[in-house]
Amino acid sequence: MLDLRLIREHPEMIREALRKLNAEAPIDEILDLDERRRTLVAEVDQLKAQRNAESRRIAGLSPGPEREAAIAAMRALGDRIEELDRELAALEERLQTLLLEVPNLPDPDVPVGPDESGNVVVRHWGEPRQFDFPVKPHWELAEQLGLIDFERGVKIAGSRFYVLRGDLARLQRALITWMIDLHVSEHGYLEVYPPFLVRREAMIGTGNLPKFGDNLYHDEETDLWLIPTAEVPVTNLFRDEILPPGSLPIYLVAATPCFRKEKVSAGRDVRGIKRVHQFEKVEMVKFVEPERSDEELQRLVADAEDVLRRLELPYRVVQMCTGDLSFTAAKKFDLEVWAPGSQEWLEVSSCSNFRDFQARRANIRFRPSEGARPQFVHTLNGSGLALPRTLIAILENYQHPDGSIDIPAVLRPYMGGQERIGPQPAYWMPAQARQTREQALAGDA
RNA sequence: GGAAGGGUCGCAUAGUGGCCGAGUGCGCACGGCUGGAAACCGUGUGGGGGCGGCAGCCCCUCGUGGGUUCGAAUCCCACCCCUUCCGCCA
Repeated sequence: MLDLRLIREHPEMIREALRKLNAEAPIDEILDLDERRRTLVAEVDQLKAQRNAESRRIAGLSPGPEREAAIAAMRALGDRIEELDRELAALEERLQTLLLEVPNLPDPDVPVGPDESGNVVVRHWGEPRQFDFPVKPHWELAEQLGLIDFERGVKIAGSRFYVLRGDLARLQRALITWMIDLHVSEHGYLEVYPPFLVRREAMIGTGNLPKFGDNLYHDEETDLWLIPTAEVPVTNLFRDEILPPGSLPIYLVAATPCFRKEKVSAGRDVRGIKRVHQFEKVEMVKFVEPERSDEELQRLVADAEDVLRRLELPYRVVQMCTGDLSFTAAKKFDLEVWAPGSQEWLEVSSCSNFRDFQARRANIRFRPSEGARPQFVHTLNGSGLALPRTLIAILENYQHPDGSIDIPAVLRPYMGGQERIGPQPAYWMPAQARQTREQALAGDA
């Protein structure tokens, strides 16, 4: 949410920003509502002051004609106040609705562009590996080794659902644990485990509602919403709070499943696990003082990059242009890892500075010093990283001609020392193998 | 799921229609006292909004939203949350 005062005082600046964003917002109606609201507030406040004074006087009057007359007069005044209060409430609700649909302003240094074609590659890291054999996409590798059961995923839950099997399921678990450990022990984050279902207000706080409800799963009965990212519950941790002096910056990291309907992308990326309805993601969230948020964004990007470097996966950092910025971000960098099998750059992380946009919506403030007025914090977040696409990158970058996969060195301690992923066992064994296995297990016991 | 109790100014509490537009204690801040400190005394103490050049004035806020009333922390309704007991459950 933008500061209403900013819109009131610099409407041209806002309109200019909206043009750059390729977005529209009802600035004229907002200005009109704001003007009418302030006039109305002044009027109704004055009437209330009058009522308060008169009621106090009535309290001191003894029963009689004067008292009756005063009460009658106040009854009329009360009716008038109620009428104006209703008008005011309707007006404020409308104003609030409109304000919630105005996007954040881009930072002045964000490159201007119409859409993703205007994004800027900021830097590359690592050399794409050269293969002397035909490279396979991850869905072929996964199918061949029995690492992903696509058919049964679809049977259980429909398209864009999948089942990870054996070493790949374990690799995902290892990655999550390793990533969180890295962010906690080397980058200074505190791990949290938040709810995966949240109230409507939480979704409004991060900007997912009211505009983007069609990408969210929702339970009507309880009015709870499945999170599309840990950003939602973690950012809302401090909703309606005033953080005490000295509490910033706060760095939090959480691994959660993410649920997205992906209706707008129907038909896109249907092969493999690039775009799915349910996936795991490690998310970093920061609450910082406004003056520091630029610097904190750079550190956040670096923290996410560190994950890819240690996995030795070649990637590039892309800055979103104005036309490709998300609704809530003032500035955003994506990390894209090279997937040689799919022959494309995969977005595995998105790091944004929201400035006070989410803080205003969620009413997250801090006290700069003892006795000072509360101020809105700046919030930032970045993936560190999203799991399915990281798995894709590992499968495709670390593949051998026979389809087997090397496990990145940093993950081996989290995989019981295992170095390579080969064909996975079937769900059930042939009868003879089962017998042998059962005998062996009985022997161990 | 059932039953009961409860949400008051940082904390603890008082408060069943107008001396509560919120008292007291603690905490905190400033001042006094003191060589210094404790104790003591005094003053102040949240959030949001409107008007105003400033000083300041006014409105809202006793979980949230409605209602009754000239007037609501107090009465009524709905919702949210917490506690206890019972049931169920990993």
